[in-house]
Amino acid sequence: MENTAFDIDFFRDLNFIRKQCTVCKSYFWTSDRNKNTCGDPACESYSFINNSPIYKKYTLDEMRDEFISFFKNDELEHKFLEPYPVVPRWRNDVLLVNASIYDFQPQVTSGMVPPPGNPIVMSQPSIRMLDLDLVGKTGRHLTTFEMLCHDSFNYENRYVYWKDETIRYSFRFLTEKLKVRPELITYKEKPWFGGGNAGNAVEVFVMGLEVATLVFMDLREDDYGSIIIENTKYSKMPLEIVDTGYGLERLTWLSQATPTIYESIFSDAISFILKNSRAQKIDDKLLQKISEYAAVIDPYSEAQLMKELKKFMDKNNYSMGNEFLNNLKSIRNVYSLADHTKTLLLMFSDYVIPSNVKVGYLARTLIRRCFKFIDEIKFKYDLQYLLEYQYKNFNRVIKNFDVNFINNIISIEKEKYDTVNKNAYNKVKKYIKNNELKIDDMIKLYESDGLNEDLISDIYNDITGKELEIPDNFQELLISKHEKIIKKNKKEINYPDIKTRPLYYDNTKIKEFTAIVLYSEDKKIIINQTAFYPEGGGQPCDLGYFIYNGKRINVLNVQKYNNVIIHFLDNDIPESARIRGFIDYDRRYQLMTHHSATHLLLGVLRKYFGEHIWQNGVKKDVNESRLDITHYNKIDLNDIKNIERLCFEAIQQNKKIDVTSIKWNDAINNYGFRLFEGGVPLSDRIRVVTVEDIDSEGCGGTHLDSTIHMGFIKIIKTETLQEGIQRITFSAGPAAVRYVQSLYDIISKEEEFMKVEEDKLYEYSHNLLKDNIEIKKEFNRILKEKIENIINNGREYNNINLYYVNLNEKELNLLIQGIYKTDKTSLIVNSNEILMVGDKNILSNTVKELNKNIKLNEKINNNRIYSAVAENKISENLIKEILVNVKV
RNA sequence: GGGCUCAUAGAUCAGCGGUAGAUCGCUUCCUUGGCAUGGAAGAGGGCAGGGGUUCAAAUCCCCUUGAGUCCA
Repeated sequence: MENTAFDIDFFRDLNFIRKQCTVCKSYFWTSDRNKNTCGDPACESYSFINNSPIYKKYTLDEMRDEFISFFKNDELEHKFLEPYPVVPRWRNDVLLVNASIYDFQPQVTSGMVPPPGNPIVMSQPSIRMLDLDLVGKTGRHLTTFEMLCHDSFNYENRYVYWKDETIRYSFRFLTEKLKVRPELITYKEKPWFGGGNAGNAVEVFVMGLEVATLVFMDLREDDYGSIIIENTKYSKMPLEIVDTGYGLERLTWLSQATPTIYESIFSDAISFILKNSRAQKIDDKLLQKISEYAAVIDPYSEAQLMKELKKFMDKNNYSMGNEFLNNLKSIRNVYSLADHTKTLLLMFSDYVIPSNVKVGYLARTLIRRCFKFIDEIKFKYDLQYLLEYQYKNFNRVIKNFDVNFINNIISIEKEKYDTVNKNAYNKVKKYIKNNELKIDDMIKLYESDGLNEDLISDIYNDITGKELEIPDNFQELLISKHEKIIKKNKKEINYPDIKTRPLYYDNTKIKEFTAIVLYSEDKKIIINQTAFYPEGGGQPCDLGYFIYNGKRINVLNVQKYNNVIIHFLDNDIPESARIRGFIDYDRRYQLMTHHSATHLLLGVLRKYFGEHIWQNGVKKDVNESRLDITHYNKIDLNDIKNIERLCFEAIQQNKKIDVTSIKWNDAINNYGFRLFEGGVPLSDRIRVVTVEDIDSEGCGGTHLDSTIHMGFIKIIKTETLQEGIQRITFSAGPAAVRYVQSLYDIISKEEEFMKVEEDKLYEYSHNLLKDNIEIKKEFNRILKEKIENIINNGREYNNINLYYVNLNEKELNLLIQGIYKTDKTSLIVNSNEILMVGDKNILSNTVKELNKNIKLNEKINNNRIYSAVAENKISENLIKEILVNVKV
């Protein structure tokens, strides 16, 4: 046996042999002695279409049940888990769940939190947007798929199962349950790495179709590691994880053996859309060829696919005319619609709000594509209706269908989409010069105005009657414009790992305490216990002071680095000193009030607007606090009043605020992923703060005992932070009183100054401004009249108009502007200032002549205007004399 | 998180240093038995807000606010 990671009993028992692929040179395992290729479609293409290796046709639901029941059964005893949401609220490094292992990163994979079962089986809906524009074209690409998995987590003291069992189970599932003949199954060796981990893996192929990847993760990135893969150093990790991923849709396709994957999983939606639109199917034989060719062409190239297809069509008496091309385009649209709507349903199930950033942008991209497809195939119904139709097909996977939310979102998006298209014509026209549209301008239209290439080219054709040449590398040009992000290296601060006992949790009312200094360096100390709350969860740290040796030493800042709490001081305290600490309790009380008020407000907002309200960010401070929430509309004055009233009612009801510490998995089971709204702690227990009947959240902050102590909540300001995110600035308790008082001060001053009652203030100032505008207008009108009068009465000397005037700055400018219109060289004498406008030659000659007679201090001398100041007033007669002598 | 656009009459936009413009819509009148149409006249402007540069800023520069859009 050669050096291989897969020298396992299973392969020996079943007479599998290791061979090298004649095409790609990689190693694979097979029981078919005659097999020479690795199973990858790039090396051998599909052979299952119209020729299923599975004994019966499965639907998605049936295949999922078959898989789960196989692993759940008494013999294999995997714990079944419900799928996680597609929006991973338990982590903030990724936008969407991409694979089932995402559910367990990083808490479980790091070994900190035990898995919710071991081994486990589940089906995790996953969204991959990377190959979005291949959906519908290749016959196999999807934006959503369900990843079936059976995973095990092997600890140093607890072995569950590893390579042999995993491969054996996969083989047994395929052969016992789906009755696939053993010689059709190929295991291809392929090392796997990603997300900071790595390990050996095999891809499982059946007749050219990859149906699963079995990953044996036992390495983690480590700068000091000795194992090197692709220039990255790894070391063994204590936890060994079996991470499998079977494509539910792939397996279903394999069983139905339809020309494309879409017919096996979206057959109902496809026929519904076809029936109610102008889209046309194309011949099954051709669809099959497209899937087979596309499987081999890697990376995908439309040109190459069409070349191969043309060859086939020519040979078999098909005509690749316009009708065929149109039908091909329309059926691709139908497939994409079926696919995109399912993905959207999953996103909406988790209340993703379309926007211009992050996951919202992905949703918007899908929605806009859907609108475009619907237009192109003239689908009779709208997107909302199609979503509802699809929901009926997938209600076992889509947990939540909030009609109200979806209708609101889609109609807002439709409006925006229509506006973009409506304005597109003018935007494109603007950039067309001499019937040409430059590439740079096309890129600008795409990036700044959101117009896609097709739309630009259609409009170009409309305006110029010519075809627009879009370079093949247009998409590349777009990408190349973006710079690569440079990773910032965070400064690692190393403090000794000394745990400080937090006193602020045991008793939120503690104001003073004694402690021993365990570590001291450069005005920074670590102590054995503290009542100072370190900054965290959007709550600023406590301030106050220590008494050491009778001296007062102020606390400037308190920070937490992992488990270490550092106090920053304005003076040194030596190690092993006994000190007494005092916290600024007024400040702390206000912060606690704002922290509890934030939880209350969030709960009320959710009740008022709907379940799509999630916390997006938060910052508490002494005078005011702010809460950012996910919401698709602006919050108006009426909303503000209602929200304040609802908050006030809840405050008056004296709701208890409780804090409990719960194990990670229990917490998720009891409260769901809402817990992580305020951030995700990397620990095995979660501190849950509950405002009775209103809100439960994982939170490390300090809180009031009851809502009644908040007094009241006053919203100060609402604004759109970014699309889909609204910021609410508010205050509560003493700060709210101060805020209302400051408003009262402003109004009182206004009242006194304006000499009107407060209820007349608006009307009064409104009228004042209106009058002011009227007066300004009237003033300008009179001024213009005056200037016009002057211009009409100018006297001409030697072809130069002379205006001998006495005007202020504004009038003078109006006069100059008036003169420009007369197009006549003119000289203005305004007291001791001379201004000239007009013909350049006459101007310079006049200046020469002027300088001979008057001592002038030149101010401006440019192409348009000359200006100078004399020491004394210039007499009209002198000027007349000078002008007569000017050479013109 | 980063980049790029945009903000002028009720709507769509032009103007891009030198008195604020067009088209549609609106009001009134004429044409008609009435409407559509056609003709004439008219009303409607804090050029998003705040700084700066300039003799002069809707126009150039900076900041703020609001909107759109692309990418991660």
